[in-house]
Amino acid sequence: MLVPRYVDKDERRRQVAAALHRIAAREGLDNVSIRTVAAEAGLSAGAVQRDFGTKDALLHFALREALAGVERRFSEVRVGPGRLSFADGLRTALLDLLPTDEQRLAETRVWSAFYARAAVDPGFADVLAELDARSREALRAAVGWAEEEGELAPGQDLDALVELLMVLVDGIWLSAVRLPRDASLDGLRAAVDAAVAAVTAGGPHRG
Amino acid sequence: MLVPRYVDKDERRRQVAAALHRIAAREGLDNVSIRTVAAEAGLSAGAVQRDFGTKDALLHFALREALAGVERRFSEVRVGPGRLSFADGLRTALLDLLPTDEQRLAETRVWSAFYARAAVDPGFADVLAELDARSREALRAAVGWAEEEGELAPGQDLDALVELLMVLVDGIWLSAVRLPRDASLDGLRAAVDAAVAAVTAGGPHRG
DNA sequence: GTCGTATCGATACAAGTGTATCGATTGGAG
DNA sequence: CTCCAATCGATACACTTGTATCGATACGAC
Repeated sequence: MLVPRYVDKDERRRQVAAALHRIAAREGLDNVSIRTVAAEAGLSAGAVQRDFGTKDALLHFALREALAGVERRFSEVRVGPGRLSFADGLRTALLDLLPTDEQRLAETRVWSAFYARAAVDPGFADVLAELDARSREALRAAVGWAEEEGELAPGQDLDALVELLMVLVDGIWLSAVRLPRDASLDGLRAAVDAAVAAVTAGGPHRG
Repeated sequence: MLVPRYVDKDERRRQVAAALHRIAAREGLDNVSIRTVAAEAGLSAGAVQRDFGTKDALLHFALREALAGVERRFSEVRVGPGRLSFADGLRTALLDLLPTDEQRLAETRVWSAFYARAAVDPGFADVLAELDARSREALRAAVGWAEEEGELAPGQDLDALVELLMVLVDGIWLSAVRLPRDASLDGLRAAVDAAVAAVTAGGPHRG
């Protein structure tokens, strides 16, 4: 008897989150309101209000949706035996952060908005901390494998290297997101190459 | 006859900007309004309105004030003949980005808020682009000097190295700003050391 | 002293906000 | 078909926002 009626609620929640992402990317989180999001999603404000209850819940849902997108993208870069070398995988993953198309640029702007909010709202910081933890774990595995393969300069502190890579990830997209729309990304591409070279220099794979 | 009357307007503008910085650091740019800033500064809303005219002008002034603070801090790290080595200077500058006290943490949060806005508002992006240009120039000089001193691994692309350092700067403070208040900064310190080592490895100063 | 004016705090106003609540609608259960 | 509950769009409400404008005030010139 208590079956859902007409619409797929989860699907609509996802569409509302997508609408929020579009507004956040275009005008910033400041211009995200229940009404503007509803309009962007082609719904009535009441619908959004009913689906999420509170604006904070809406923002949290949208944040998790955005994070899921990032993790999906990142998980596609497989590094390991029989796959990409550590250097190539790292380069691919870092270059993949650059806003080379409209979609990617929008994503980056959304992150930027949420990160700023996380600096001030612990609820959002916690969600990002979970993402950090998972990223760190993945990087730790990749670095450990690279070490075994002899791709790293000997004597490196692996934990420190992981932290450095985390920093690089943040630095790259943050540097990219504030570039003028017509600016070249070549400088950042060069930086990625330099980073990969600096980190893997000295190993037998060098050159 | 047209002499200023009672108060030092420039001084008060700076105090208002400081009040804005406090609010932005504590609650984010969302909670910055002419009224809240005026209250934080101990002024009437009318005073702030008169001094800045529009809220956008107020924000731009506050952004430039914040940037001046950063540049003042950075310019204190002198690298060159008879001063710090490139490696030590770089390490000092990067470690100096970490929010080791309340004041520094507040500054970082303010940057974070303004950077998010710059991703969406070209007016703010332009101001940050000026800062980038000056930073790039300073880094270029330091890297050039390091090269002459043989502190760098041979055969490095200096322009790429400069871009990498720019990315590192952004990555470090962005990684730091979203850590829980009681979190240790040791991981980031280790990342800084790893970065300095990776960038300067191979030179005669090594070890 | 008196005058003139720059500056003061306060108020007015239209717009937009989050949220609570409404009666109408609608489609499945019986 | 009839009923009923879930869902709909719309409205109400109390706030906050940016900005324009006000008469009062208080100092400098004379």
